[in-house]
Formats: sequence, structure tokens, C-alpha cells
Amino acid sequence: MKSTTKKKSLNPEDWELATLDVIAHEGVGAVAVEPLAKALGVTKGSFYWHFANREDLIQSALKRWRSDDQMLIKQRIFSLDDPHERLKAWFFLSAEPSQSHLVYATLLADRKHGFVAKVLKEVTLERLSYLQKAYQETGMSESDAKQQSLLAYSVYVGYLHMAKTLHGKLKESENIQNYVHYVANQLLP
Amino acid sequence: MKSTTKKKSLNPEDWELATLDVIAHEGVGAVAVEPLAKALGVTKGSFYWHFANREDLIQSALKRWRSDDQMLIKQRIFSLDDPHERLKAWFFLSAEPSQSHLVYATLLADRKHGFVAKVLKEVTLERLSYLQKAYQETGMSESDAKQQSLLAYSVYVGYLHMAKTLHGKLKESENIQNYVHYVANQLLP
DNA sequence: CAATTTCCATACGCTTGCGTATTGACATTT
DNA sequence: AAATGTCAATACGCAAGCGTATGGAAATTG
Repeated sequence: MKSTTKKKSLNPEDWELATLDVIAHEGVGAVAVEPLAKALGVTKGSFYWHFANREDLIQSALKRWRSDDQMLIKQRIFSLDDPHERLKAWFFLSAEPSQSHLVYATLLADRKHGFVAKVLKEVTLERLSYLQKAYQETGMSESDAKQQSLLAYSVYVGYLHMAKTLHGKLKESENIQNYVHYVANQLLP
Repeated sequence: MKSTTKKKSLNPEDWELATLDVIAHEGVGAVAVEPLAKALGVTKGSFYWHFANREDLIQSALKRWRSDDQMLIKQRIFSLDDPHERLKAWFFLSAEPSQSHLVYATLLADRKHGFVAKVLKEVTLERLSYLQKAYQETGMSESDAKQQSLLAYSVYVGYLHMAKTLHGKLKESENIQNYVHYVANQLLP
């Protein structure tokens, strides 16, 4: 994370966005007030004006992340009428590179912060219920839809990590497109 | 991690096993010499007798993890002749709780240590090639086997995280068995 | 214009943890 | 018995980072 141009005056959003950037690349544990301040071109005096402490900052950042992510999913996916199209849009969205996915991936691995586990669980259950609903609308029984949504979601989570782990062995554009089509074929009823 | 009974004298294996326990539960970044020493009932003087530094310890611990895991996979899965049985064994093994899975999950999230990325990639590629080989032996084309093994592996990785994230909502034994059967049905040719 | 508010810099004390140096205790070898 | 090797304890200096306190600068309000 590079130092930004010194800005006239910072607001809480500036801090939160910088925090999400750290979380995306290094996880919640790497969020540190002083290096963040340095990156933003200030010292920590102003940080403590805006936030009670480090955890307050992280919670605010995650709240923002969650809200933005919900909005994106609603616009891109759950505005579609046809459940098949919705599921397809999910597969394509889930394979797109984005900071949101990176943040989500690091939250998945967090073992130390109860508030992280809480946000993670809520976001995950919400997404799963959207997927289950879509599968049910295609005609699946409730119990099959439940298993299938869990499976499809596991594929998303797995893909998040595979893309990073096998960087350079997965990243050819045609391979990604092929894979997504393959997955959609396997997981769409 | 609790303090163990004070042992007469520690060997490198003691340190490595304690380190894997920390990695499993909190990730590589949480490995710290002094708390480890405390947990083992000694002070860090003897740590530095056995290991050059913290990284040396972590690398040794990961080397042990990798070696044990390879052995387990070979015994439980790749000793089977029938590729269908092998794949089924993989699905069941991958859903079993184990420290090895926990370690693997935290390695997946590590963004800070090049040597971790290296081990992770090697382990992952090795497992993928085993899976691909098994799918091919069931009669799949090479390119389908490749995609299918990536998909099946993504499901494993996804499941690792879902089990933790949705703790208490996934952990009923019948649900796990149902899920594994469901997955096997979907992903076995 | 003075008072208040907002944002910010800096000093301080504390904690955690690292690696190095030194010394001690015990076991093994010569 | 002396020398050597193994394991371990402790002190030390350093760094990173946290939160608190204090004072300053700029903007806004009355």
C-alpha cells in the first residue's frame, strides 16, 4: 500500500477505505494505526479524533464493505427475474477479480476476532439463502436446493483461493472463462 | 493453546508440533517464539539452540506437515486401485475434521510469506494432479478431467471454510454425510 | 473578534516480541 | 577428572505498535 498524496483533511471514509485495502491484501490482523496514518500522509493524532480505537476502525470498515457488497449483488444478480440467469450471473460475478472478494477471503481465514466471525457468518448466510431461493425457483426441492447452494457457494470460496494459490497457472483469461462455463454446466439445473 | 507439562528436555519435533498447532488455529503470523516457549514450559534460550530463528522454525514445521499429509493421502486414497473408490475416498477424507485441513486453510490465506506460498502451491498442484489422474482413469478426457479436478478441489477448499464459518449450522453429523454424498453424486462420473 | 469545533502533530509510557550475548546445569566423551 | 556438547535461563537492546494526554492550526459559529 503506497502513501497517497497528502490531502487537505481526512474524513472517516478515507480511513475506512485504506483499511479495507489492507484487509484485502493482508487480513484484519495487519491493520495498524500508525502505518495506516503514514500511508495517508498524516500521523495518528487525527485517527483518534475520528475513531475510538483500532477495533472501532475495523468494524466501521467492515460495515462499509458489507453494505457496498450487498448493493452490488442486488444490482447485478437479484434484479434479474429468471433464476437461471441469476445463478449464471452469480458464477460470473464470483469469478471476477474484485477487492470485495479479496476482503471476503481474508475474513474466511480470520480466527481471532469474534466480530469478524459474526459479519462473515451473516454475509455468508445471506448469500446462501439467495442462492437457495434461486435454485428452488428453478424447480428444485428445498433440500436439494439447500445442498446445491452450499455446493455452489463452496465452489466460489474454493475458486477464490485457487486463483491466488495457483497464480500464473490459472490466470489465463480463456482458462477462467472455460472454467466458469464448465462450472455453470455442472451446477445449473 | 495450553501449557504442557514440563518435559525433561525438548527436541525440535516438540517445537514443530506446537507450531503446527498455532498455525492451525491462528495462522502463520501468530507463531511467536516467546509464547510458544511459555506453552512448552521453557524459555526461549533453548529455542535458539535448535533453530536459527522464527522462520527456520516455521519452515521446519511446514515441512513436517507436508510430509505427514502426503503419507496420509497416499495410504488412504492412492493405494486404492479403482479410480471411483479413490475419488470417493478423497471426498470423505476431505470432509473429516483434522489438523491438517486447518493448517491448509490458514496457509491459503497467508499473504505475507513467500515460503508459505511456495509450499502451498506445491501441495495443491500435487493433489490436483492426483485428482486429475483419477478422473482420467474413469474415462474422462484430459481437459474435462482437468476442469473437474479443479472443481472438486474447489469444493474441498470451500467446504473447509464453510464448516468453520457456519459452525453450528453445518455441524450436524447427518448433514455432513448428506452433503458428502450429494457432492460425490454431483462430481463423480 | 472571541469562542468553539474539527483535525492534526507530537511526546509519553507501556506491552509484546525479536535476536544476541552470556552464563549455568547436566550429560557425554576423552 | 577435565573437556566438550546439549539444553536452557536470563539480561539486554531494539523495534513496532497501542492508547492517552497535551498543545497547535485552521475552520466555523455566534
